Amino acid sequence: MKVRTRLAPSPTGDPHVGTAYQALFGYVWAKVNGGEFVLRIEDTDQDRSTEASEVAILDSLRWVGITWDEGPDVGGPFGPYRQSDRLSIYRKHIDLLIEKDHAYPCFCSKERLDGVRKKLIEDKAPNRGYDRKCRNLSPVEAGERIASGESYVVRMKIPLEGECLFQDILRGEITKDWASIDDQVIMKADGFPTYHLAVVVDDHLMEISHIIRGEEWINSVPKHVLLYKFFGWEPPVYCHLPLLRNPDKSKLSKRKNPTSINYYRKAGYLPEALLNYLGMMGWHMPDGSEKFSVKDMIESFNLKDISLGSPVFDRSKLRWLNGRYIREDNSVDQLSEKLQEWALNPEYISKVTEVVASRLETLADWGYFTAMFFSDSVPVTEELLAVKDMECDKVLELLQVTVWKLEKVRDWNSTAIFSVLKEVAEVFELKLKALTGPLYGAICGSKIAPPLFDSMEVLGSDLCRTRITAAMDVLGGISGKKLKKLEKKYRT
RNA sequence: GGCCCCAUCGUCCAAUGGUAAGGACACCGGCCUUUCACGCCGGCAAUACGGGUUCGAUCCCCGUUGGGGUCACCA
Repeated sequence: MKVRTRLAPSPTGDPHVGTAYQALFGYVWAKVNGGEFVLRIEDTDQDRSTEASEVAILDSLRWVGITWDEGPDVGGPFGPYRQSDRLSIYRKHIDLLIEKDHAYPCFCSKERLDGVRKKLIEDKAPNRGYDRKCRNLSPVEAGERIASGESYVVRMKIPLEGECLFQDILRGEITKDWASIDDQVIMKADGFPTYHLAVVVDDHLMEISHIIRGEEWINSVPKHVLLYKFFGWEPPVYCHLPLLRNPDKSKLSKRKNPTSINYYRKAGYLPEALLNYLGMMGWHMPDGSEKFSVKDMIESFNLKDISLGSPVFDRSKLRWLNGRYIREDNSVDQLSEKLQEWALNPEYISKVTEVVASRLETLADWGYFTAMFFSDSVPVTEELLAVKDMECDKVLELLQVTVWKLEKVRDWNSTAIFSVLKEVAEVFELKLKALTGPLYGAICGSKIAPPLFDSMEVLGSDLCRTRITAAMDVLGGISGKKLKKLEKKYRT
C-alpha cells in the first residue's frame, strides 16, 4: 500500500505549533515509507476562515522546513486542495447519502436546538445531542419544505444502538456506543459541508493511507468510519497523536503559552531546533540522542513507537536545544547570516529606525532605544505596570481585555492598534493614557521608549501579545474564575 | 455530568516479569574563568493507590484516584 499522509489545517487563526507537530510526524511517516505528504486546507467554515491565515500557515510551515508534495500552492493529481474549491464534490456525496437514506434534511432552527440542548443539560440527561426530530420526516414533506425555500441542514443517520469499534494504531481497539452519538450535521445551511463529511470524502479521494492528527479527534472517529461504510469505502489507518500541553497539563493554548509558530520565529528560535524539539514530544531516537534532524528521524522513525503520555511543551528545554544548535552548528559567519535573516536586515532596521529617529542625538543612541525590537522578552517590573489610583487587579483586567482585542486585529498596523486601545480605554471609562502606561511597561520594559503604537506595529502581533501576557504574570496573573467572568463581560 | 483516552523524577524521554529504575531540561553545589555564558564534575528528585496473576511485578489484568479530551450549522 502506498503511504500517503496529510496535514489538514483550518485557516482560522495563527499558525499553531501543534500544527507543526502533526505536520512533522505526518511528513516523516510518509518519507519513511517513500510516500507522499499532502497539504489540504480545510476552510469549510466560511465565517472564520481567512486567506490571510492560510497564507500565514503555509508561510510558517515553509519556514519551519516542512515541505509537501501536493497542496493548494503546488497542485497535484488529487486537487483541488482547498475544500472551498471542492463544494460540488461534497454536494454529490451528500445527495448520494440522502438517496440511500443514510442522511436526511433537518429544518430545526438554531433556537430550537439551543433550547433542546439546554433542557437536556438541565435534566442531566446522559446524552446532550440532537433529539432527531426531523429524522423521520417523509421525503415528500421534506422535499416540499426545501422547495418552498426553507432553510435546512443535512444530518447523517447514526445507528440508534450497538457499538462502533475501530482501531487506533497507538491505542489498539477503541469502542463507543452509537447511542452516545447524535445525528451529526454533514451539510450546513450555507451549503458547505461540515468537517466530518469533507474530511472523509477528501481523505478517500486523495487516497490518504494514514490519518495522523491530534487526540482531540478520537471521539469523532465513529462518525467517520460510519461515513466510510455508507460510501462503501475502506477507512485509512488512524493514528491519534497525544496533545501538546501547557505546564498545567491542559491542551496547549495561547492563553498560557505562546502557540504561534510566528512567535518562535520572531523570538529567535531556529526552525531546525523547533522541529527537533517537537520530534522529542512522544518520540525518541533509538540511541536516545536528543539532538537530531528530520533526516535522522526519517531513518529510524516508526509510528508505533510514539508514546502516549501527553507531553508538556517546555519552553526552557526548547531554549536549551535551540542554544545547542546555535553554538554547535554555526560558525560566527553563519550566525551573522542568520541574524541578518532574522532581524538585522535593511527592511527591519529601517522600520525600527523610523520609529526612533526623532529621539537620536547620536547614532549610538540607536542601540539604546532599539534594544526592545531585537529581543524576545523585556524586563518588566510591577512598578512599570502601575497605574495611578488603580488596583493591580484592575490593571490585570485591562491588560487581559487588551490582549483579547488585539488578537482580533487582522491588519496589524499602528492605526488599527490605536483604535483598539482607544476602544478598550472607553470600555473601562479611562483615559487612553491609563492604558498606554502599563503597555509601555509591558511592551518596552521601560518608561523611556519610542511611540507605543508604532513600536507595536514594528514588533508584530505575536511578540506584543506574548509580552503583555508575560507582564500579567509579573502582576500575579488572573485566576481562572475571574478570567471566565471577565470573558463573559468583555469578550465579543 | 455522559462517553472516550491517558498515567515512571517538577518537565521531556528511557528500562526489564528478577534493575542500585537510566539520560536530558530545570534546580542546587563545585571546577574552569576578569564577569556572565559555554564546558566539565557532583547533588536533589519518580514507578499514583488498592487488589489480583506470578516464585517474583514499575512492566500483565481489574478497580480506585488523578489528569486530559469530547459532547456546535468550529475545525
